[in-house]
Amino acid sequence: MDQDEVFKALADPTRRRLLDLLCEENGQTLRRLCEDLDMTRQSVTQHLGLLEAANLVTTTKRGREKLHFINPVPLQDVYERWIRKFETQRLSLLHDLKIQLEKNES
Amino acid sequence: MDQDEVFKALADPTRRRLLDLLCEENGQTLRRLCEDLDMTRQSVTQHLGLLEAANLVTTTKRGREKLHFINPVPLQDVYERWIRKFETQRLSLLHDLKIQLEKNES
DNA sequence: ATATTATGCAGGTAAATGCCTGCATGTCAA
DNA sequence: TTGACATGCAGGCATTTACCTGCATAATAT
Repeated sequence: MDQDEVFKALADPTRRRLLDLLCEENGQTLRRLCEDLDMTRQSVTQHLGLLEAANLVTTTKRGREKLHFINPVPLQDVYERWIRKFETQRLSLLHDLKIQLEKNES
Repeated sequence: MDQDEVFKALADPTRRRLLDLLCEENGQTLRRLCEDLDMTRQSVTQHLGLLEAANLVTTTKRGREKLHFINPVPLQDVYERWIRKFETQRLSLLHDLKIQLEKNES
């Protein structure tokens, strides 16, 4: 599980949009997802490819269609590694900031 | 508060490293941060600039030095908007996935 | 069988990114 | 005051990125 790929995948607004769309309705086809995104199908394919590489999306084929499903696990991992870490220190970090800003005013 | 800038800022490993360094010791100078990063001071400045633009880092000048402080608030916002959303649906999303994978095996 | 539909794959391009070098400015200390 | 130190600013360059067009392949429907 490569955190870097997850962050890279989340860095693009189109890809975050795709995750949102899949969250509204999981298991959509490529064509279906394209309808909500103002760009060519090929571009959407590339974005979905990155999401899949980051393991944020899993796919299955149903006949000639490709279904896309969200995998929420990597997001959870990001939370554990990144958000929680700063969350637990949130108050002390904000305290450092406050002290410094007060020094500046004086 | 622009979520896009926050995600873009987090997308680079060097910038995540900088946040980690500041988490270990808040309020470090530019020169100090450079010692732990194998690149020129100017490059580090650029990275810190993006972190500052995303409001993840706040700076103050102390004489000729520039001090850097983490601001944990944007990370919290990202959590609220992105992680929690998928977390609450985590089980049902994984359920969708499981069902689909089972269909494929048969 | 053939037309239609859904997707895959291979370049091509303009802009963004991440790194660098070189020089300028401002602050401290001897 | 002058040399050393900390940072700022401008520009250049190679790579990556996010789009696109054009064509190929595979599955369904008539």
